[in-house]
Amino acid sequence: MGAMTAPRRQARGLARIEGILDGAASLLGEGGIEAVAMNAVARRAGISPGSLYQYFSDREELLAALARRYAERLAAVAPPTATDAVVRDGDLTAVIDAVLDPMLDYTLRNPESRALVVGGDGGLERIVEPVRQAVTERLVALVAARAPQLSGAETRRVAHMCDRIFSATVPALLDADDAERAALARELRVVLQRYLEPIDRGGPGARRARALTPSNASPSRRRRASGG
Amino acid sequence: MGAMTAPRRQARGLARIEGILDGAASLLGEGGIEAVAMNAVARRAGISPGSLYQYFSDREELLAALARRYAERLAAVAPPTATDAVVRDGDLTAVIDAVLDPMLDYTLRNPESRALVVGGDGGLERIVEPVRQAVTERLVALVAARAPQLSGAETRRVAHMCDRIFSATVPALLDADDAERAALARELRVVLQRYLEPIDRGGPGARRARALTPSNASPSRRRRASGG
DNA sequence: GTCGTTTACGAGCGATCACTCGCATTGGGC
DNA sequence: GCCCAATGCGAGTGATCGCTCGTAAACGAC
Repeated sequence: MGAMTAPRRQARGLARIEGILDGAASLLGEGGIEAVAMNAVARRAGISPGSLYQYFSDREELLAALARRYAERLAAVAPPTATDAVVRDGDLTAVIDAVLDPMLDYTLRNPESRALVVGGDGGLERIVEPVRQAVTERLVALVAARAPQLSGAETRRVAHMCDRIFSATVPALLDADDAERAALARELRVVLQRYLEPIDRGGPGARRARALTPSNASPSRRRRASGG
Repeated sequence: MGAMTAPRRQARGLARIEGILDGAASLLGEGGIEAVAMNAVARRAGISPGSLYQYFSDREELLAALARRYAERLAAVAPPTATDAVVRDGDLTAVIDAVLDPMLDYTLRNPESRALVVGGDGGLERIVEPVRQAVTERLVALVAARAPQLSGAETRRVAHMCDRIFSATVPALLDADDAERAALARELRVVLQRYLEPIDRGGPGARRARALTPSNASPSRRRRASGG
């Protein structure tokens, strides 16, 4: 690995990098990974194809940098960590909202989320790993804080499951119109709420059994007051 | 459109088609959609590249046929329909098992599931649609049978959610070793159970509150709303 | 048998795409 | 002002890949 010392970037170069990643991100959001062709990225960023390789040694590295930047920004907007007040003292609904709201907001504002969050097939899997890991690590810490009775493996499993559930709903959310999107987001909260409630705070009713008012539970609907 | 009448296939030709799809499926399972190159499929099937186009007009059609065959086989092994006894009379756990077991079995036996079930990005999305639709339609019927109190839109949403939760766990299941795989499958059941229990049979305790014994709740806590 | 259709071949065409190379320009440190 | 690294260009290269085409054998119906 003769990785020569990275060149000392000038301000201009750093700005270029951002521009390149911006172009790549928009292409990724518009046409999936296949649309992220090097020439297309260069054109979108307003530079020459050759200049791309001034900053990224190959396509893989560009995509990796794109995923890294996405993961960092996502982590930056999803504030609650295990030491936050909400996580320590809030009830489950509050914690779920505190985690989910910023993530949904960021995810839905960035069309490239479809490719970077769901990953799936197409060579994206390896690239998407940093994103998934960043999210999962945060969730592991959160689950550990709220459900300390779980073993390490169980904690990881629960966190992973939550991550998967979230990721799986992202494409549907991106495709839906505003009304359906809100309904889906609510449904996502219901899934997580019902899944986590029995293990939260060491078990059901450990503190106080909060009335769980599902959006679709009983025939006598209309009882829902708190939304997103 | 100028769709010329399909040629009258001889037995040999039909066998070839299966062989081609087998080759494509194995390639898809091994290296994702990028590995499903026409020349590679031909080599894997032991025929000439030109012969592929005797049966499929282009790559897209081959992939579509592959997805269609996968969806049909998946539907064939997942027996319970809305009219089945389990769905009519069984408790929720039994229904979940009856639906999930064959699907998991089929999915885990076929490595191409990773590409065909999760879909995601990479041009697979359009191709994967028949698979997703086939599964979702079945689930909609099932949810409608067990939760008739839901509106059409709610039913679809719940079914879609279940489908997504299932699909999202598939890659993790495929990657895991046997022990972790069993644990994940159990966790998947827990998620679905807790999600669906409040709406099953028209609501919680509508018939009789079934004891829910989660795999990861705190050891001494088995209490649940059994007083009904 | 005869004839038209189906099956089969495989070299090669055209297009795409990641990446290179030679060279010109700019900017910062001294 | 000098110098070297950083920045910038864009036509071109090699490889890959989907697909075609001319040809020929195998098959089925009569």
